[in-house]
Amino acid sequence: MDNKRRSAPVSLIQIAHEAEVSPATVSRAFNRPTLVHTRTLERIMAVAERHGFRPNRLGSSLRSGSTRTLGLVLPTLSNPVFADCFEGAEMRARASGFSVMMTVTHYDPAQEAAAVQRLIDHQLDGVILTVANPRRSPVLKALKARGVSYVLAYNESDAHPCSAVDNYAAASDMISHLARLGHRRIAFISGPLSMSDRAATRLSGARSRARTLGLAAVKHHIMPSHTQADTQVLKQMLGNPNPPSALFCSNDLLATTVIVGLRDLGYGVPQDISVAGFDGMRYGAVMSPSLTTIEAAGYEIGKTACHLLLEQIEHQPLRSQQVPHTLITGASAAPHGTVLPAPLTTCKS
Amino acid sequence: MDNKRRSAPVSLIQIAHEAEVSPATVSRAFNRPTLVHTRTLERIMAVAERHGFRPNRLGSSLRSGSTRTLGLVLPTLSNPVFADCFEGAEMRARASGFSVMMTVTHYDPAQEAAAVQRLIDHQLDGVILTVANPRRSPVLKALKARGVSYVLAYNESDAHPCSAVDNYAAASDMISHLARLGHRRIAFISGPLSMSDRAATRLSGARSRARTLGLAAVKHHIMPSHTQADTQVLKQMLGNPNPPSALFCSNDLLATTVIVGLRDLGYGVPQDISVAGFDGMRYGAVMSPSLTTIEAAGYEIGKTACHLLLEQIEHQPLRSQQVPHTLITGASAAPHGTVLPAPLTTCKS
DNA sequence: CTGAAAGCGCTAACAG
DNA sequence: CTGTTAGCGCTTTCAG
Repeated sequence: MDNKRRSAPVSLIQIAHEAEVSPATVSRAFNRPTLVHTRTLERIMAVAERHGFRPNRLGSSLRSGSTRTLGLVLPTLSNPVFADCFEGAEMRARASGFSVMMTVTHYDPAQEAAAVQRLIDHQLDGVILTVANPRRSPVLKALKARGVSYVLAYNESDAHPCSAVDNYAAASDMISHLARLGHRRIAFISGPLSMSDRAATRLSGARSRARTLGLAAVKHHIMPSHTQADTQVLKQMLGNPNPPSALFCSNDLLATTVIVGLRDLGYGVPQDISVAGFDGMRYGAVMSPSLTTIEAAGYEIGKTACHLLLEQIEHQPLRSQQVPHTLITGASAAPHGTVLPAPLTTCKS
Repeated sequence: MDNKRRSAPVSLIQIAHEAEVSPATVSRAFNRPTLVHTRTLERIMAVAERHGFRPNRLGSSLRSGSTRTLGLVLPTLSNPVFADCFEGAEMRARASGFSVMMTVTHYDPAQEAAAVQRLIDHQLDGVILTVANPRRSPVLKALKARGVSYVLAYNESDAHPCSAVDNYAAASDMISHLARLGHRRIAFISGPLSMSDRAATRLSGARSRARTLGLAAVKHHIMPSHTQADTQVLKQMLGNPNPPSALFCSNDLLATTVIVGLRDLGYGVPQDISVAGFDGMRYGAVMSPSLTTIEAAGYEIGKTACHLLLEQIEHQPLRSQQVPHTLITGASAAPHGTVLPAPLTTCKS
């Protein structure tokens, strides 16, 4: 019995009137139906249904002080790991009756600030966010000042609740893997570290492990963007006296474009140079060569972050949770068998 | 001068008090500052800043009847074209001061209905959605009954405002391309058509063009999911007397998994069998073989849909807008040179 | 240019 | 189990 006609919006008061009860009782009927006598409940629901009535959440939010809506602030959805993160978080939120307001920042702290301000204005009950760097982030201060619950996703921090992988350990694992393949000269590639503390931590982990294993010091090459390789930077890197035999990229999206860039320059991957990524985005497996990477399940990170946030909202103690990572052995990183990398024709014509 | 201390939330009334003006004037100061004397404005803003005051949107939304928030309902963000669509829509929304509440349905009409109900309850000003099928969709009826503005994204319809590509024409273009490569036996692969009218339209376009060109009738093979190929279905298809030499998949994600599935079965792409997709997701270009597909820019679709929706909200007349498509010639579809497809060793060991 | 008053739709005390 | 009362924070007439 859905009424098709564009009916004027009905209010709870009118339902109360028509069902011959007080507004409070109608409110109870919808929020804590067990407190209402069955016969009364049926009467109210019948009237409500007839009018297609549903409580206006603005009214209830204003009065109760809770919107039952969470905010999600991520760098970009172009990176599929963040898209997965959304799905994990939204699924968890929905399971508890929460909705999600979402926005992207393109790794820009100014946009982070604007985004969080917008979410605060909407009186959201909590926020999940990935920031460029949680240390003295004005954004987190603002959230705290307002008393809005929040959980970091992807960022690691001991000062704030967060859900992330152990970036340091994961990067170390990758270096060990590359070393096992015989690589002794490994370079790290990322965007500007000021835009991503994850990249910075991964670099530290890589350097430390390289030192431990007695490899050459890991050089850091910086691309203008975190998601797109710059051919000039690659060219210059490979023109150096002792070029690396393996490249460890701070994320899979970047690794993918690095591989394309290398091919354009005439280097075959992995025969001339090995490439590894970080994130475990699903396309890595279907690429050719398949990507050697660290799997850090975005869905899990999002789901966990949301779970931690909901705990906070229910006034349970703040806590963080680490999400496990796995090394994915693909074909983009091969044993350092042959000679030094040099421009050659690539395999595919 | 941000105040770090967890200050009790300040209301407009308190600001009014402290600035020695009426609440109405503070409201004007924030909403139509030109109506307020400069000196008064300064005084108000000074007080507001000192307290870190920002108007509570719940109050204003309740009173004004507008939340300045849009809903976005998409099948899944795993498909990068939908992720792009979000970015396009959110960018456009933000440019007009709107926020976006987002949810995914996994192609399930029941979830579509629940999602839209949730958004209606939140009193959103409008909704952008992709539904399984807009014809007699109860979801669109509900929106209309409530007087909530909406625009379809990806779905084509003459009964509803929408932003989409011309799926029929685009699919026809792909068939022409495959025919030009010498293929005369082409199969169409998709998930259940009841979950996606786009797939249905693409199939019609493909069949029609095949007929026009005198090719063999296009057979339709149905996978359980729109995003994941089933090896059994592929095996059975290729076991038939006259197997196809080219497969046209209803989307790129599916095409990708079809290629993987074919490889697992021992068929090389494109040497044994050609594969084409639809969507133009960015990973298609970096895959190997690169994907032959129809580019239908998700970002544009999202941006346009949002633009149309905002027009509606400003009471301009409803309208739809088609987004152009382009054929991307990749390496996954090759000339139908050699013999019939048969299990062989693939190129890569 | 500014103020007073009313109320958007709902829920939380508190009574009964 | 149900009703009464008050008001969440804001905007919007309508007067001045």
